[in-house]
Amino acid sequence: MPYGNDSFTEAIRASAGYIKGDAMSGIADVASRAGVSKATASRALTGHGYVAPETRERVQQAARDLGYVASSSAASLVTGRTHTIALVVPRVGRWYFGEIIEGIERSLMRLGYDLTLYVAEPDSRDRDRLYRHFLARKRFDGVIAVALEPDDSDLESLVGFAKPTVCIGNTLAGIVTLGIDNVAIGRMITQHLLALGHTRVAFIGATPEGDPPARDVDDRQEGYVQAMREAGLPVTVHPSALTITAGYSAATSALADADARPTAIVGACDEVAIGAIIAAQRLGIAVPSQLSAIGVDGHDYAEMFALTTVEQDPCRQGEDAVAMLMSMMDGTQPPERTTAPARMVMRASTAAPSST
Amino acid sequence: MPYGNDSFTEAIRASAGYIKGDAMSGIADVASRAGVSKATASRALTGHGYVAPETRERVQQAARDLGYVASSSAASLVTGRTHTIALVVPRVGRWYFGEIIEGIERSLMRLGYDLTLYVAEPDSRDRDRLYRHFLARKRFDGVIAVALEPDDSDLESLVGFAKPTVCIGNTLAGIVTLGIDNVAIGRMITQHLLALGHTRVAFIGATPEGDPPARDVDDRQEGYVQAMREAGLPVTVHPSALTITAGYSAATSALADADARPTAIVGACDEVAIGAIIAAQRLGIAVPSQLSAIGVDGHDYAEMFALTTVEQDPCRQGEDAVAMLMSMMDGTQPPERTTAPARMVMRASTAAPSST
DNA sequence: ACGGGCCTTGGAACCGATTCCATCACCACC
DNA sequence: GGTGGTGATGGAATCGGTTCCAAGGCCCGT
Repeated sequence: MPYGNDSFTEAIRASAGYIKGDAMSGIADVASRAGVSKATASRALTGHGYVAPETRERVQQAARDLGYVASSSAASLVTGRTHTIALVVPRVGRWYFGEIIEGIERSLMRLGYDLTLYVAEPDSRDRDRLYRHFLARKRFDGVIAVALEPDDSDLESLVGFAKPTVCIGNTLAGIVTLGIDNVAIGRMITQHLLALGHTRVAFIGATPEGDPPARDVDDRQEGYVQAMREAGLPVTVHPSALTITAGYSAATSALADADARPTAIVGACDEVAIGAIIAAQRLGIAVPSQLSAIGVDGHDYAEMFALTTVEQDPCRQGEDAVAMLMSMMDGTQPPERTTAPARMVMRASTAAPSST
Repeated sequence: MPYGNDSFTEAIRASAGYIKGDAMSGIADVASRAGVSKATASRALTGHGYVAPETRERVQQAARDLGYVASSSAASLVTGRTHTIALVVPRVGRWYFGEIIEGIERSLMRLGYDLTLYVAEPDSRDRDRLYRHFLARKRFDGVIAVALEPDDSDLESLVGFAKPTVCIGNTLAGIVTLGIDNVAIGRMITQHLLALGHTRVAFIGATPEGDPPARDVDDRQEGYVQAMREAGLPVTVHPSALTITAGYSAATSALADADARPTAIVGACDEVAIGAIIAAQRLGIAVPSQLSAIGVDGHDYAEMFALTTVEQDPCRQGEDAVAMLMSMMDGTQPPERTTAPARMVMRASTAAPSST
């Protein structure tokens, strides 16, 4: 007696305080409304297995009528798929991370996937909780990690999850990785300055003592060092966090000694380079005639400060990472290392040094 | 014969490619290892119901030995709780949103909750998908929405989800809201400039034609307008997006006309005010002697630009929103409207107008 | 000594989907 | 006409927990 049963259920729900009974209907309700079994209703709605076109339409209509929304807990329980991607970032504030997040989110939304966000500084005490508790729950079908610096045990658990994993921004052995070639870019921008005739070129943005390591900027620094060594020039690096403010402070002190002042500055990223430009302005040092500055990233603000830089597209990288993840879930293994495109954009912050 | 059964399962798993059988153990495995029933194991692990202390310890040890991690799909299916909070933001790039996200994330991580992030511009075509598809799945126990501008049908579905909801940044009838008093702040900063003797005060950062509305800055503008009207002074508003770059452009044109140039500028937010300061510098207009600028937010960069502003703490607001959500889930209804603290910070970007 | 309340535990139902398997109809091909 | 393959469907098992309920043991008050 399906009808009797229905109205009984309805009554219970009404007494439980539900305004619209249909707000809570399950697949059984859809099935009975469409006059089919749960099995057929499921097939009709998920698209798996055989269903007569006419039946499928009837089921879908019933689902629409009832405002049916499948319980994803129930579905996940049996399929093992959560339609969720976990994203691990060290911070959200920096432009680079923000762009990546937006790119990933946009792609996932298009695919019907949810994004769970985990923010964890590489060395924070939250990191342990992240690996042992949050990620261990495996409430995701895949992981995207940005600028990840896991220790050995973290890496072990990451691999142990046995879920598709893509890392953006730095290379990790055994994990699919996507990012620009930071060493090469560090060399390129340094060589650009050297080609202009600079000999006193300082690098600003080395990871400060005690800060968590950041492979991407460390690699850029490495490229800078390589280029300077090859040219037989002295290396000067100044530590700085990766913000305009920090870059400003670091540059202010780097430029303080008027005698040994560098004629060009390599910023670990655009924020730092912009901070340096502002510092120079305040010190009355003209850019680029007295000081050249170059950055890396293609930050939104670079154009406004006429900053010569190497542009990358982190938003696009996020989208690509999602695409790679999806292909991995389909069983296609992408290459372990993909180099994202980057191109140098010349602006007015770099020029030949003035003949002092 | 539990043992025979176990080894059989183990064999299947091994053949299926699992390296460690314990990586996949369920509560039944834990129970049998501890020599108790599933029911007792569940009670011991969740902490609900009576369990002898000694038994609890034994079960927990067994769980540890096996590396047991409960399936949250299974748990959600029966309890209806997902231990997930949904966060809806219009963007992640802006400082304000980034801070909120970090505050929320930090709180949730402490509570063992996951955060699913949805990025949706108020007017984007993704918005419909967001409400009808993503939020409708209700894979969350509560929602935090930042600067939400829902239309009527959106609002209806939001309420229809019948989940605790907290909105940060703007007031929505019938929804618990947390945020600074933007109208009052708009008035306050304008009156600060007026008290200094300014009479030509322009507002920069009105929502550009065709852009999605942003209640928070609109309210600040309203406060500005009120203050100016009350003082009998003419109102001048310039549209601008809420970035340094956009503020720079808007200010550059606002300051172009040397004759009717404002002596003070109210920025809709700090980014805009900073853009205006940079524009003034480039135009050779001294700050604050020839132009005062004031902002709202307490942006990381404000101090560096010596910007007088009204500081708020969005990170803290995120944490508070989480706390409110938790109390709502416990059945305690917080006040519908909570005003977050904000305080004016005097710096060197504001001064009395020069006697021209 | 007995009834009642509090711990403690196990068995079984249940949450709401998906999917395996069996069944049946139908068409085609030899 | 028999056989085999394909399409369509329903019944029942299953995923992995949580929770209801019944039952037993124990202590206490009377």
